Amino acid sequence: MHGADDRFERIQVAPAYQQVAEAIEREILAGHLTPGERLGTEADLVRQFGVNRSTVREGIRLLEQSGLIRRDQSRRLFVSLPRYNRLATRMSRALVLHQVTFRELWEASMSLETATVEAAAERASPEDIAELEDNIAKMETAPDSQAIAELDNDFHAMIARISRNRVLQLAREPAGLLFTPTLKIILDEVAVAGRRNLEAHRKIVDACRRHDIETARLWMQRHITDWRRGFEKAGQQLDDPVERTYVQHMGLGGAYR
Amino acid sequence: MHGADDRFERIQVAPAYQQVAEAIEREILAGHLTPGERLGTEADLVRQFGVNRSTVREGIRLLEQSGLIRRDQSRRLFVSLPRYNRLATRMSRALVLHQVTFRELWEASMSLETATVEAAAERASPEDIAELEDNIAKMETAPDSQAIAELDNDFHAMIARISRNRVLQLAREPAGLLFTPTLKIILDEVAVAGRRNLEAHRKIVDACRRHDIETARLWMQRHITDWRRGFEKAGQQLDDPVERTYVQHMGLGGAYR
DNA sequence: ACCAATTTGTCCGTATGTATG
DNA sequence: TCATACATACGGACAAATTGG
Repeated sequence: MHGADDRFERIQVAPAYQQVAEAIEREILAGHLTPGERLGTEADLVRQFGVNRSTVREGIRLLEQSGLIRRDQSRRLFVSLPRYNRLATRMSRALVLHQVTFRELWEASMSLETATVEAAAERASPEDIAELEDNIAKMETAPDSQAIAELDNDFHAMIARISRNRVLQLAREPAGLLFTPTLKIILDEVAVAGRRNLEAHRKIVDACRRHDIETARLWMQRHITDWRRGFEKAGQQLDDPVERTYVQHMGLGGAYR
Repeated sequence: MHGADDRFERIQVAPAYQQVAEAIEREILAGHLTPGERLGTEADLVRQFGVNRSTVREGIRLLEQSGLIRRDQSRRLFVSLPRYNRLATRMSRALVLHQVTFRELWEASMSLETATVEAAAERASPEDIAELEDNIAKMETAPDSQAIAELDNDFHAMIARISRNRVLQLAREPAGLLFTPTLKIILDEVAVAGRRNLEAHRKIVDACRRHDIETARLWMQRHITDWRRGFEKAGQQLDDPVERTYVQHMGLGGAYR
């Protein structure tokens, strides 16, 4: 015990490895280090920061994981733009760990995908349409439900890219990733699902070609509603949390590379 | 040069520290390690993996940054749920580094905030309404534009929480974070902005209380449109990329702690 | 195509500060 | 209060991979 009230807050000293990471991150965010630029060698950083190499390496791991720095094939460090699919993967995993339900997923996707397709319908170029048609052609001849589910995911990612809105693109990706495994199940269980899926994709591409925003949105809504119907027909419960098995299935690829 | 085409891909051997991180992450995602559970000590992990302490520590840093494990006040390791605001902060920074424009931000927010408020209007409880009104009361007596901007951010985050949809909640957060600094500028430059902002918040809360989804959406649309008008009146360009200064201003707090 | 220098990945041992019982 | 356990940090070392002459 002490006689008087505490006058001072305790001084927080961040560990050295965190300070290393923060210092480098500040330089990147301030624009003094730009993506593509080489960071020094570990020995350089040891000299500049005046700490041990192990400490520098621990700091580097933090930044490496966050995607702000990477190593090229020669393992040298360079500044990098965090990649969307990495961020999206992390978010998907977080959503699973938080046990979000399929209903939440569906509700959010209904908004995100319709907003995305509206922007895409407005801005789609002939080249964009050609890519979408190529995706549809591949889906028509896809060998199995797994391939179809992956092509469906690609389709929606393309729409997002065509929207020319990277905020929407990033926002829809996590939910999109979690849909793919369920679509495979639906395709296996519900006979008409594949046909309806393809029809919706065709109508969406048609609408995008004509820059018909209303129709594009309408068919996207139907498309997302179809998913829900198929999900329930396949015997799944909308209020169940997204299962861990889905994210395991996604694997760890790209998470640390 | 070699005489024949390469027949084999080069064998990739992931560094030991990555393998450590992946192994622990797999256990977490598989549910064998659950949030709150203690991880062993570093010495334990050294024994189990058969690698050096330094190697284990580097692996731990990767997971620590991703939010899957944390340390308590005694610095012991335990499994943790990745926190939304950490993920959102990372995404905001990525958006800034990718130089997204305010137009992208605005367009995405128009969809995300309206979808969120619709769900919130449907599900708001009396307690939720009380919280929102408390936020409005604080905003009425806020001392400066900085405080108002932060309260505005809180308001939208509350709406997202009330929506009971964590996918939407996570999706809207990154864009929301980037709005706050601009709102301060708008409040400083445009006289009517503060009044219109408050009015919109009041109408939104009223609509939520009555579970009037249509009106809630309408006023959210006006609210977001107002931001755009104010932004342009304040002399800002909608097609400019979000500036680094905004994210610097956000600081690094929470990124590593 | 070979060689020397550089750099990373990994390991070992040790010292120090702090939290816990 | 004291002892123990543990994380942080340091210094030094060596092998493998990569670079650049």
